[in-house]
Amino acid sequence: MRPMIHPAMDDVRPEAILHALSDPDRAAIFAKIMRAGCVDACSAVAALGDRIIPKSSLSNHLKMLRDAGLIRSERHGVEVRNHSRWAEVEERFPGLLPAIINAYASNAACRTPSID
Amino acid sequence: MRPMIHPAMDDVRPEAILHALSDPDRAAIFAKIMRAGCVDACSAVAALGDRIIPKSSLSNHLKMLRDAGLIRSERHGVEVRNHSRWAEVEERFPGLLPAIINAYASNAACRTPSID
DNA sequence: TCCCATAGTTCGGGAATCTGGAACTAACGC
DNA sequence: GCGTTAGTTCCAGATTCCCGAACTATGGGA
Repeated sequence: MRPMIHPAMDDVRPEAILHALSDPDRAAIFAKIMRAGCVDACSAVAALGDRIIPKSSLSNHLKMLRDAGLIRSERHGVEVRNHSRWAEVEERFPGLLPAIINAYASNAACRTPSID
Repeated sequence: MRPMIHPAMDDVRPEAILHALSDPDRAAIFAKIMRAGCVDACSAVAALGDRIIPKSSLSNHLKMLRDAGLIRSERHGVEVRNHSRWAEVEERFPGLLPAIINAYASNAACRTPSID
């Protein structure tokens, strides 16, 4: 198991963030991590409601969020805890994350909710 | 040549916008259209500096921006004019577009500029 | 210490998407 | 009609995504 890589904020690119959050599942997972402050992968999946998401897919989603600089993951015993890097990202790209989360939320408000 | 489809703003989804703008080329093209107010495809390509972008790719990029609800395209004689739907998108997802354009701009400020 | 359960990662291959050259089409001017 | 300009569509190769199966790491027990 390779060690997890977290990019320095200076290396974080807007296209990576947009791409990571352009998938509603990933956006929902990120929103959950963000709101909860810290979350392990198992409970992250709960963000998707009753849909079953394969754990390999979940692992990939979290890796994409990590590579995009959106979350920081560290192993604690048998589980991995995921923290959002909200403050750092917010400092580098002010307003970006709130606008995206907001857009999803306001979209969900008039449809089947994907971010609760 | 099929008629061009423009989604109603109510059907515009945040994931489509994020995906469309998660490509730096497309983001640069959109930024150019946005700033210029109205632009034909040929001059849109100028947004990418001296890089040569195949016209089939450019056509695809514009189609993705169109399908995402970001631009409106209409044929005027032999050329197609592209207008940004900024105001409509801004009303539906306040702050989203400015934050994204800003993120690219501030990223370009400390690297090779992709959006001038 | 060995075995098991838990929590996750990596591998691999089929599906879906992206890219760009070549061919095509629509509009205009002559 | 013919040529030119501006752009679209087609399609095949490259790339990326998805997810089941196999694997790895850690923490308990017995």
